[in-house]
Amino acid sequence: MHARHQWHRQFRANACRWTAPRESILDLLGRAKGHLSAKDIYAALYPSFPGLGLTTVYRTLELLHRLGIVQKVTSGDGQGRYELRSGQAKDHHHHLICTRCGRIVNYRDFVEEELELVRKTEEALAKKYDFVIQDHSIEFLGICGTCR
Amino acid sequence: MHARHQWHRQFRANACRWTAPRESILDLLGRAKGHLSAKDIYAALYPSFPGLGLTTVYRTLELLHRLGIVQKVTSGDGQGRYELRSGQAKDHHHHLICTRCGRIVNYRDFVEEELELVRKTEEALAKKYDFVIQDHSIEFLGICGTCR
DNA sequence: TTATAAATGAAAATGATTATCATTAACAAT
DNA sequence: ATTGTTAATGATAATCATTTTCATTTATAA
Repeated sequence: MHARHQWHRQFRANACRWTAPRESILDLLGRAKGHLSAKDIYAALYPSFPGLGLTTVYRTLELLHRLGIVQKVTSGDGQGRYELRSGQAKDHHHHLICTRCGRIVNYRDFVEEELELVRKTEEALAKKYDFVIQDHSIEFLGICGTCR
Repeated sequence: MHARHQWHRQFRANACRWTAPRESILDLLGRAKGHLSAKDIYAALYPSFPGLGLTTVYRTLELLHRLGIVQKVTSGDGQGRYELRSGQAKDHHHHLICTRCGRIVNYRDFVEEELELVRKTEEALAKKYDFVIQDHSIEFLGICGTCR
């Protein structure tokens, strides 16, 4: 599936240009199964795109995050990880994170049930604490089998 | 209320010593209303404890976290923040975080309702993904009134 | 009181991320 | 197709939180 046109359009609407680094980063995120860090992306793209700079990876990820195309996860070890956000409700999930190696597992168990609760909590909080709420995250932290 | 004896005992049980830096950091966390970063703590303690090193603050926080005395929150701006965990069920709460300034608000709305859901999710995940789950976090991310 | 291992603090090191700036390239208007 | 404007890039240096190192101090068990 190629959301490329969608992105291209969204970029134009925000006066952002469609460039080779951006395309290949989006392409990689689309192909990737899990969550990728900036360095993961840099390393994965290097063979086919040796000119790419790590700075550009960071900048692109920040742009994609700002445009809501990508979701950022920060718990775990000290580095941010990113995944494409599908927009499909069926793909809504939360995270199970290994605090030792940083591995992130997407889970979809009970998310249906969470939804209603999240919705009303979000509404109550926004009003009560004068926040514009942009996102929520539900995470379980622990140690994965490999790290034990 | 002085949980000092509790902590002292817990330290001894783990072959950790009861020292001046540790006592004053715990004391500060006990008095503090919100979440404190390592630098917050360092700065707050400096006047009465000029000898204290930032390194020790980090080390102490890590120890307290390892002993389960303190909870660590990492989203928001790039720095970790810590709060004493009370152990009282009534104090169970989640976080509303301003992604611009890092401010953390504790909320207790609907936590009761979350509890059951969290419990069964945790159990299912632990089994399904072979994780030893140590903690969970539910966060809402947004921009607070002051930052807008 | 003493021996020993843990804890400390100063300084340097690390690792992720961000700022700077000269150069390059996208693309709207011609 | 050409060009001018401006965003994007990449190399380098800077920043900022956190860790490591190591020589010195100190808590505490014996």
